[in-house]
This record gives sequence, C-alpha cells and structure tokens, in this order.
Amino acid sequence: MDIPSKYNPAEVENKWYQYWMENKFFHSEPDEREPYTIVIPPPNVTGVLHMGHMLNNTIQDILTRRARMLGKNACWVPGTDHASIATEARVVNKLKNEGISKFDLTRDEFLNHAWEWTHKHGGIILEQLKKLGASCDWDRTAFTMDEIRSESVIKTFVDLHDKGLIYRGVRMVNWDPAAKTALSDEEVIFKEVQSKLYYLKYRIESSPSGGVEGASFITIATTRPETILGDTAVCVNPNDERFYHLKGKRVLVPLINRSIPIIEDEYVDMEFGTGCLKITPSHDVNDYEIGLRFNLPSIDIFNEDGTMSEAAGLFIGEDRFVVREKIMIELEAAGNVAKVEDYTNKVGFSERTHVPIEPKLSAQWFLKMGSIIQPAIDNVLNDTIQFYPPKFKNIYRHWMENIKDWCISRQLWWGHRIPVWYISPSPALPQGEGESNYGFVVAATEEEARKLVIEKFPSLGGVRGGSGGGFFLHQDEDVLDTWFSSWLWPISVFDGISNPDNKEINYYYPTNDLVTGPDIIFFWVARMIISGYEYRDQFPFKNVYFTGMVRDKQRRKMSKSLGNSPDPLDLIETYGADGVRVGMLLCSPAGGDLMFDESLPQQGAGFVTKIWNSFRLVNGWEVDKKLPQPEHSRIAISWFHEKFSQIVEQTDDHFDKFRISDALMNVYTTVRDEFSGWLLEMVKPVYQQPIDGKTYEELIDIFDEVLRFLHPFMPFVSEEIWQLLKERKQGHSITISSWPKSTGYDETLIAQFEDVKEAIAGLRTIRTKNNIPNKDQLELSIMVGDKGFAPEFNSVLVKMGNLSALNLITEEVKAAASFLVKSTTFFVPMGGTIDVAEELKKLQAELDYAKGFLNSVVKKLCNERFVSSAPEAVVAIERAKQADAEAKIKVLEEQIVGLR
RNA sequence: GGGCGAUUAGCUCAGCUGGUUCAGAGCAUCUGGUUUACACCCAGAGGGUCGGCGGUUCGAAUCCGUCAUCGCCCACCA
Repeated sequence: MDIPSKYNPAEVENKWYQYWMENKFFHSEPDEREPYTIVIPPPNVTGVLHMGHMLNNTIQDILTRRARMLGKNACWVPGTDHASIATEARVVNKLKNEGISKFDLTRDEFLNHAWEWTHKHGGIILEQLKKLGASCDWDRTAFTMDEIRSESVIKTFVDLHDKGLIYRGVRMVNWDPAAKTALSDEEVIFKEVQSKLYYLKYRIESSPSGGVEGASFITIATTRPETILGDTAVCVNPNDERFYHLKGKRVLVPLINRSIPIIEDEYVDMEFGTGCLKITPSHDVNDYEIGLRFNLPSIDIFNEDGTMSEAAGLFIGEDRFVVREKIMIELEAAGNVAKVEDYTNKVGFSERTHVPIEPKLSAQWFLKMGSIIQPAIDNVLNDTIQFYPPKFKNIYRHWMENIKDWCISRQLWWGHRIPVWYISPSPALPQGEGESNYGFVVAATEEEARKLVIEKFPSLGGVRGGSGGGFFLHQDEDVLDTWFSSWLWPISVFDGISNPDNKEINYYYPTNDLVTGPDIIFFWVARMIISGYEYRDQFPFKNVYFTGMVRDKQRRKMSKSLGNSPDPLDLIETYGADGVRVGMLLCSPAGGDLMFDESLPQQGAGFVTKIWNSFRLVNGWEVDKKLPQPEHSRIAISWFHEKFSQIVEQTDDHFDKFRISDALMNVYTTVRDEFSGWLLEMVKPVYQQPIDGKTYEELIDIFDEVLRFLHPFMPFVSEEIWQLLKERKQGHSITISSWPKSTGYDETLIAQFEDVKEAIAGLRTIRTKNNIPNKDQLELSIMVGDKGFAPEFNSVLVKMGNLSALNLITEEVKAAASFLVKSTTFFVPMGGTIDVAEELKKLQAELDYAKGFLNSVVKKLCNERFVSSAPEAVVAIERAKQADAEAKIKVLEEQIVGLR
C-alpha cells in the first residue's frame, strides 16, 4: 500500500470528520444501552473559540469518545447561550458604530437587530468545535433562547412564583451604569484600585457663624466626595468619647447646606478615618441599612447612566467621575477640605462592561434561595455529586451556606422577558406606577394572564380596558438573568421542563460528567444542582471536573487585550487537531492551570508523526506466510500483551479518577516506548527481509488495539491509520469500535522483561564506552547462578543486542567488560581491549554502594523494635533486600578478585 | 478580616491508608549516535536535605504543631 511519507493533518481531519457526520456516529437515540451524557457548557452564541474552550472541549470529547467505545450510548449535547448582557452590549456597540442609539429604537426594532446579529455570528463557535474533532450530537444543538428552552424558562419562572419563591422587592442592587441594568452579586468583580481618601469638614449647625475658620466642624472621611449631595446623616460610634458633645446636633452638608442629623451606630469603626461616617442611603449598601434603622430619607443623586440627577441639586447631567474632580475644587474653595490621602480600596466592577458598579436602590425580581438549596448542599457534601479536584467542595459549601436571594431581573431587552403582567386601567401606564394599586399576575402568556386577572379580580371585568371599563395588561419590560436559563440546561436540552416525563429526559438524565471552569461554579454549577433537585429530584450530573485557566508562560491569563492568546484555529492548522489536543493535555492536572506554550502542540504533533512513522514501518514490510515465527517475536508479542493489559488497567484507573493527563501520559509512553521502541524493534525483520505471517498478523491486531487506545485523545490520526491497517467494511469506524480491555497480566513476565531491558541497556553502554558500532556483533556470557536471570528472553537479547553468541557460564570470563543486572553478571569479552583499571574502579564503586546499602538494611533488621513492631511483610522485604545485597556483594567481590 | 489549597529536579507536576512504586514522570539541559520507519529520531548522563523549625513513631515527602512564601474563594470598613 502506498502511504505518503508525511502525514497531512488538514486533509485527513476534514475527510474523517465528514465521514463521521455522514454516518451519524455521534448521534444518539435512547435505546437499551447504558447512557453516557455530557451537556456542553454553552458558549456565548456570538463568541469565538478561545484556548479555554479548547481545553474544556478536548476533555469532554475524550470522555465522550471513550464512553462510546466502552459500549455506552454516548450523547454529548452541544449548544449556545444567548448571553443576555454580553450580546446586548455587542449589539448596542455595533449600532452605535452605525450611528444608532439603542434608546432611539423600540424594543422590537432592537430585538430585530439582535436576532440579525445572532444569526450572522451565531454558531460560528460550534463550527470551530468541529475542527477540534468534537463528537457532539449535532442534531441536538440547542440554544438557550430557542423555543423549547424559552418555554422552559418561562414555565419555571411561573412555577417558582406560584410556589412563593419569586418575589419583587426594592433592594439595593449592583447597578451597571453602562448597560443600565441591575447585576447579581456574582457578576460584580472587586478590584483593588489606587484612590484617595478625602477628609471633608461639615459645619455643625448652630455653631458660631462667621468664616470657616474658628467655626465648629466635624470631619468625615470618604472615597466618594460626589455622593455628599445624597447625604442624609452623619454617623458616629455611640462609644466614641470624642463625639459625646455632638449628641443630638445637626450638621450642614457642604455646598448645599442641607441640615442633617448626627446619629450614632455601632457599625462605625472608631479607628478608621476620623471615626465619623457620612450616610448616603441611596448609594451605599451599609448606609442603606443604617438609613432603614434610623428612618432616614434616601436621596438618589444619580441617573441610570451614572450622571447626576435633578435630586443632586448640583452638576446635574454630569458624569459621576467628572463630578468627583469638580466637587473637590468647589469644596476646596469653600474651605471644606481637611486633607486628601492616597488610599487603596476595593471597587466593584461589572463583569461584562467593566465599569464601576453603582449601588442603587431599585425594584427587582428575586428568587428566594433559602429552602431550595438544601439538597444541593447535602448531595455535594456527601459525595453523591463528586467534584474534581475535591477542594472545590469547600468553596462550594461556603458559598451555599452564605447564599443570598438571587436577583434575576435585568434591565435589558435581549433575553427571556419576564412573564409578569401588570394590571392597569389605562393603556399607557408606565411600568412601576400603579403596580401597587392594581397588582400583577404571573403567567406564561398574555392569554393566561388575562384569565388569571379575571379569576383573581372579578370586579375588573373581562373586557379589554378603555371606555367600557376593564383593564389593560403591561408585561414587565425586563428580562431574566442569562443564568436563569442556563441553570436548567441539563434538563431543558431534553425538554424535561415542559415535558417532564418524556422518553429522552428519562433516559439521558441525570447526565454523567460536567466539564467546566471553576469561575462559574456559583453562576452555573451550583444553580444547576439546585434546579436539578427542584425539578427532577435528582442531581444533574454525577461528576464535575474543573479545568484550570489557560495561561501563558509567564502565568498571565490569556486575554485578548494582552494579545498573548494564540488563535486556536491557527494552531489546529499548524499542528493538526490531534497535535493540539495532545499538547493541551500533556500537562494540565484537574483544577490546575495550564501554562500554554507553542512547544506543547509541537510535541503533540511530533507524537502524531511518531505514530505515523510506526505505521509506515509496519506497512512497508513484505510478508512471507511460509516463514516460521522466530522465538524472539513470539516472546516479544506475548510480553506486549501482558504489558498492554497492565497499562490499560492503569489508564482505566486514571480515567475513573479523572486524571486525564496521566491517562494521556500512559498512552504517550506506551506508544513511544513499549510499542515503537521495544515491540517493533524486537519483531522488525532484518533489512529487506520479509516478516513471517504469524508475527505480522499478531502485530496488526496489536496495532489495532493501540490505535483504539489512542483514539479518544487523537481521533483523526487513529482513524486514518485504523482504516489503512486492515480491510474495513463500509460504514465502519474506529469511533464505534471498542476500548481495549485489560485481561489481567502476568507480573512476573513483565518484571523479567524489565531485567532484559536493563541488560540490553548494559550492552548499549558497553558499545558506547568502547566505541563499538551497532552493526558489529558482540558475544555475551551470562553467569548462571541461583538468582538466575530468566532465560525466556534470551532470543530477544540476541536480537536486540546484535549478538553473535550467547553463552551460559559458571566461571568468570577474563578480559571482558561486565555489568550486573540484579545479581546476575553479564560478560562481554573484549579481546584484550579491556581497561582493567577502569573496570576495577567501576566494580569497586558498585561494591561500595552495595555495602553501604547492606549496612543500612542490616542496621534496620538489628533494631528489635523494628522487627517486633513493623508488619511481617515489611520485615520480609527487608530480609530479601539483605539477601539480594549479600549476593550482589559476593558476585562483585569475586569479579574483582578475578580481574586482579 | 474569614476560609480553602499549595510549597518535591531548571520548568510543569505525580507520589493513595507512614515501610521497594520512595525520591519519580514529561519537558528542558549535557554527552554520544544518521546510507537501512522516524533528528518530529535513537542511546545514555547529570540534576532534589521533598519550603524552614519542632513533634509523634522502630521508621516521615507522607501524620501533628508552628513559621515563612505563594495562589484561590468569600466579606459592606467609609
């Protein structure tokens, strides 16, 4: 068969992916087999593949492919997330570049743009996953905002509301002034920033008037001077002696001279700043709480976009950060600034728009987290659901035990519109007004809402509002948090919310493994577990494997702005998908970060070439069926069977423990060392000689098995060679073949062969030291003693050592180079070229070492406490060590005497 | 401020219930080797007081305490 000498990944990969798709090998339907299910962490619909996806999806593909080969009905469900805020931000941005403002559009107009954008850019990432070789069931591709998923989300909202778990409340929320929406706590990232601490003087009311000098002041410290316009109190600690005299007094807010009380609350830290805190209930969570306790007015000085509102009184319409600068100038001029210090504090930023968030009081929808989370806590702590690595259990538990209600509404348009219908007597009632007067109903559709209203409020009458009385319905303008749809993902992809008893959900759920990043453990993983128990009374997945971050060599996170992230598709083009996959996994322990460097896919690609060349070697042999099988081939093949069985067993164990890198390392060294380095070299016929039929056939079967062992990691090259290796039936594929099985193994045989390897290494060393070319034959004599070297592999020694003769002897050989394996001595007669002094030196060194070793062992054995308290097996091992060392010493001493 | 985890070869990491899996792997380094599958290769070598200090034990990389350094998560100190 003619085989290209150079493997061409691009061509091979396209060919086989197409073949797999045409034959629907990745498609799964419920049947009588055991299911194996993974749902993909849905990437943003308009996103593009980055290195994190590569790592994550490679692992999922390996797990899926192996499960498929284990005979399970493997189903890896792909899909994308509508990514409410991220996508909306992109569309807004795009429109802005076209000179269109979102706020000039109607909701429908905007959504048209958003859908257009989604259809144009959506799903690119899924096409990219195909390049990686992802064996997803593409017929099941889902989208968090497609019909089934939308229906599931709405239904869930209505259900949770009807259970009393969803409520509307006015709370201090994290406000994103760029996106003009509330965010959940999880979407806020706190960062340390260099800022300033401003010490501002507030005049005490009824103090002697006159200039600032000499008047009575109280000094507060703040990082946000612009918020003084919203101050409604100044607070001190009741135990703070410094302020006893101010009890019950009032102060004037600088610039606007609003009179506000001095209040006392233990919340204030006497040590910090001046021990005096200004209270701005509208713009700080703590101040809000204090405001509630003291019944303080709340003045919202910001507009939704972070500019000053009318209520601020000054700087109206100007941005908060501009105002910070400006107000300081005015305060300075008015004599209200005591001092300004450099200060480092933490500021919350929006995860999506990266602007500082603004605590803001607003009406939002919340999901109560109190009662529904218990099974999610219990079943992770008791390992019903297992986390890999397990350290994430603690992090998870900590979060769960301190969980707060989930703010699920977002002031956006792109997403699932909240199915809440406000009842009003007029057709044009702005949202927010009249709610309390007329109330609302929660229903999946307007029709249902209408029915509900009539049921609940019969007095309103059934007719549409207007002159005839009746009512109008206004749907809530807001949409739901993206995670409110993705938390249902393992259920909703099988339509298990709307049709909870359908065949698919019953078969595929719960899923087996989830592979994701620890950064979304709270956003997503925890919430899926919660919803799993709430809606299926069952965990959504058995195992969660957390991947690490992909970083660069300097441990920096890969990011677009740093420009340190390679384009995955470029990598695939350069190194081939198999090479990149292997490169990603060679050193990425679970939960540990992956320091990515182009040398990794390079190594992966090198490994692909190695396999390819192994195939070229075997493929190039001429077979002569009449030839008998040589002994060295027979024993080599039987050794490989044992060894391979052992390796498969180890690898299965690695998989069970989600040690994917270790599993790959097993595959890597097996192919490179055991298969190519040893087996092929042992059975390789003499140059241009044919190979016997039996060995060839057995070898092809072994190769087949090795390829199947490789396949989950390197799907393409394994398929290519597998197809070339033998005549295959139409529609056959390694994809649907079987994973190698361990059939048990003979440890003795494997150990014996390790000795043989050592002996061959000894021979090679002698060649190197004495400059004897490989093609020159050597003669080898083995000293046969009671601790004999197993003779089973002697034929292998002859072949691999290129020996002219192999003698079994009982007497020392003079003028020979020698080496020792265990306590068997090997001699290679050197015909007088032997350097006696050198040889003696070497032997003496070995002897010294052996004596020292013996000494330590004997010491241990002489220690009665050791002998009496250590387990018998351990003592026996020590005794064996002693015997071995003694034998070795005897041999060495004899040799030394012999040489002298 | 609270919690979690880590520290083993130049780098990235294994090392399970203390004892031959006990000091390991891959990469990197160094030395030698190419008409005969593969220099994307082969053969060899060097390199570590297992973060420091105490303790438990016949025996500690492994268990305990403590200190140091790093990382991560959570938290409302202006």
